[in-house]
Amino acid sequence: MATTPRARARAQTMDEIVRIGRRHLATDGAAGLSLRAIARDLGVVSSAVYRYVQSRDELLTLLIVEGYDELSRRVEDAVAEVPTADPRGRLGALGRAVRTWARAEPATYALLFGSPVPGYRAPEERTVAAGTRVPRLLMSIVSDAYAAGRIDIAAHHRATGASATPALVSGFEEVREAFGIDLPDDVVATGVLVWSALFGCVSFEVFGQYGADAMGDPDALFELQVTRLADLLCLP
Amino acid sequence: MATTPRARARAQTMDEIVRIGRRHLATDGAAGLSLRAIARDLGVVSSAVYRYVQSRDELLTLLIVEGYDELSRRVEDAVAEVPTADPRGRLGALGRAVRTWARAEPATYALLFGSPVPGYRAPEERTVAAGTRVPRLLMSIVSDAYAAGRIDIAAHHRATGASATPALVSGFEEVREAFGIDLPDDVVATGVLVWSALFGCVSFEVFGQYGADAMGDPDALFELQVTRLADLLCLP
DNA sequence: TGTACATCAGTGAACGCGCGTTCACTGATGTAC
DNA sequence: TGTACATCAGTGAACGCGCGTTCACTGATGTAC
Repeated sequence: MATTPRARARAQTMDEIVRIGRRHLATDGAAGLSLRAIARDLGVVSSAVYRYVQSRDELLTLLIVEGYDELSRRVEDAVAEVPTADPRGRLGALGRAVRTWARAEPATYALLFGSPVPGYRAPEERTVAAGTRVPRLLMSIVSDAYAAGRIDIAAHHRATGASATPALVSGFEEVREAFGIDLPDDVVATGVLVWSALFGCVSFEVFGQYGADAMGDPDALFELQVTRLADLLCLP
Repeated sequence: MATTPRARARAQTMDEIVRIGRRHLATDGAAGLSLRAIARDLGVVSSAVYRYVQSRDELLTLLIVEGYDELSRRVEDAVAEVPTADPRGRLGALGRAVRTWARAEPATYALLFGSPVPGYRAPEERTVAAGTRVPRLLMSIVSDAYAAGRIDIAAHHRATGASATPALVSGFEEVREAFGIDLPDDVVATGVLVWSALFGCVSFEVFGQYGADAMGDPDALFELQVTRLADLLCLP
């Protein structure tokens, strides 16, 4: 860490820009994110921000990557506290961590999982790695359970009505390869569904679709939902 | 319909404002919706729009209500084509109609189910009726199946681990009353989950979370997901 | 250790653009007698 | 059927505000000799 004072100051300012950006996200949304406003809060003339950030879009990318990383860290930490032998507990920990973070950071959550920002396209090479940590972890929970022979494959097959097309099967294969997991197609499919469903529940709550009081007891509702999703995966 | 020419012209202009508004939604998003831009497209001076719409926020409300109504109509029509005796088929029709509309109108879908618009609060008295038609229909599909004695309640109970709190139970009671349905708590809970999960799947696809190619075959993936969700509800 | 030069953070002015909303107004359309 | 008045759509100017981005610049911090 033999960084020069200048480099340290730079890193600090950079951090502050991102921090202020996140605050603005909360009040004005992604579309309202403004370098001029950030400069104002930073106590600096508007053009100065361009020393740190190439453009408004780059700041958005920074915020997205930061957001994914923060969420992923929380989720990974939460899951790590539950033994591998308890996949249902691990899925619950994952779900709860996602929800807790989403409620604490609704604006960043909305940036990651809400409406796309018009006119902005995330550069995949900077975004994908951060964005796949949570689904990868989810899949690995299931995969670990499967490897331990603890998933009732018969029940999975019984449930499946529609059959996967060749294109979809090769899509599942890509998932297996990308995540380094070994799961039958049926289970991959259910894993993907549980992933989508989990974020669907969190989005509905955070975005206010459940109405003002979220069915009277949002915590309990969520617990029920996670339980059902674990059932769907036949997790022990 | 003995409307005066003036009234007819007014209605027509009103329609066109909403139509143009929706087009702008697609290119600029809700946050970028601008009365001035609409006036420009309408071929009229900016202040003229205020003869038709009180403010930018009111236009947003109009677009939201229109959006919910359009989606609901499509969904209701699709479900009506499947006999009541086929709840699984009806749920599938509902899901497919939601997805089809969402893909055709991603911007309006994002307005309804994506990130909240910063600084805007939908007036509930104008929005709730339109917004509950789809969940009401979903619940009534399940309720009809239950009334016909075709839902395996034992399976539902077996699955349920977490138990509902009193607050949540009374939340479920409110749902029953609001929707005029008769379903045990467990089934209401699963119904709510299926509702959230369905929109979670659609949002992930429309908002691009599945990545560029959506697992290789988005249609097939969705069919699988709907099947699993019907399983979750133990629909015959 | 001391000097000369290069690097870099931040300034301030400018470009050209957009927005929501109000207000006094003109002229056409509708209505009551 | 004809006239007088009220209603309403649309105009144009204005208020006060915001934005992203570029550019030539000053002065402090770092580096090589």
